[in-house]
Amino acid sequence: MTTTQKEKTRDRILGAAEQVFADKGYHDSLVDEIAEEVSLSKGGIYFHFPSKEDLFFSVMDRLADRLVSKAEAAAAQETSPLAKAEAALMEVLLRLGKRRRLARILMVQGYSMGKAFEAKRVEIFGRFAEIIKANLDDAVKAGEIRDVDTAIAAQVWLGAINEIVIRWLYEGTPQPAEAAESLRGILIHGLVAEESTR
Amino acid sequence: MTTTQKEKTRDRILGAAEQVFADKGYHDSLVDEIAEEVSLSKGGIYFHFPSKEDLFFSVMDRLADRLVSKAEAAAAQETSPLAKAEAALMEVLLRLGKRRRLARILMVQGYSMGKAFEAKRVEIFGRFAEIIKANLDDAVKAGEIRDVDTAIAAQVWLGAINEIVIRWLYEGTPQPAEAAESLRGILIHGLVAEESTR
DNA sequence: GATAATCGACTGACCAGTCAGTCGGTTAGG
DNA sequence: CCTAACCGACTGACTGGTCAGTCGATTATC
Repeated sequence: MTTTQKEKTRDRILGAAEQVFADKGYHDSLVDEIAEEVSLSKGGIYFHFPSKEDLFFSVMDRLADRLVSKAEAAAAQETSPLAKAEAALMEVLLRLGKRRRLARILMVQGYSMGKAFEAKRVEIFGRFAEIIKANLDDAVKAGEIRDVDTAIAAQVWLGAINEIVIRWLYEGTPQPAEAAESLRGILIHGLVAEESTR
Repeated sequence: MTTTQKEKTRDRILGAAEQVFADKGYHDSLVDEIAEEVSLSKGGIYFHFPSKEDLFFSVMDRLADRLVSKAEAAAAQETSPLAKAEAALMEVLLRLGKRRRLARILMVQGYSMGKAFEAKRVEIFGRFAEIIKANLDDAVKAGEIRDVDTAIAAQVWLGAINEIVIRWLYEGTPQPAEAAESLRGILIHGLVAEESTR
């Protein structure tokens, strides 16, 4: 309804760009290829986006937004703070594991594009970390988990997800959903044997 | 002694390349810049290395080798398997935290160079993961830690280190050495409150 | 004097971004 | 209604700059 033709085209471009960037990475993707994919000319792309870099960032934003809302939806199903955090963790692993493109763009591609990308990476991962931290803080308040440095714990979670997804992308195994159970156990319960002190 | 002049030059090139790559990333580093840094011409570089890509990989290999031997040395100081693993973890965090260049090249730069880099990334991180896993396996055998999936646990460790180092590189905080204590606690003991069951 | 190492001008491919021009609509004036 | 003026989306040929890699000439080294 309120989606004008222009917005539709913009969206089609974003979709095509997502596909091409996921396939070949930022540097190896040509604006001409993306144009071909949408059946537009290069000029047409530049009518909608000021630069290739801007287009790439728009793709990232779009993916991050979607992932966050899915995770939030999963968390909303639970009541206890720790259960919310766990649900979101599992949801993210599941979705990243299902959608290679999403995973490639968000976790891998675009690195080393220089300062501009670094800022974007920090922004998006920072946003994820914030969300995790907020949930862990709740769990601490509720006494469900120890009073650890939740900022670092959030980074551990993020880093673990990132690593498992990247390994899966490159080697094809283990599938994130399969690793999820072990991952949860390790993150929540740690490694020490039960009877261990200290 | 057995180091010929040729090997010395090769090494100087690697050192200069390390610096330039760490500074600007793969794509933004020019072979001419590296040449300037070593006071050689571009042709001189190409006498020692077949391509820019090969040069970059050689830099990565060199850094990874050094990091591994430092970690092994730290582990050798300890006797119990878990203590060895912990010592290596701390050593790696410490060294990465001290040497930005090392951290930038090993953890960040070079991404999105396409398939060739991806293979290298897998190779190097896989090598790290193997080492961690072997130590955790020992710790399991010794009964020091639970019988978890050590391959995934190794990835969690790696991912956590990676994330903390990247964040530090981009935001300057927290310094890895400062985060190390919290990180160790979270990885070893998990998050659940002590009295929690299962 | 032969071989190894190094120089540096040059080439050729590459590609992001530009812009004058096209064309199918849409509005305005008569 | 009709048509002239305008608009905004899109085209595609073109440019300007960039750089990895080459190669014949030149200078150590043995």
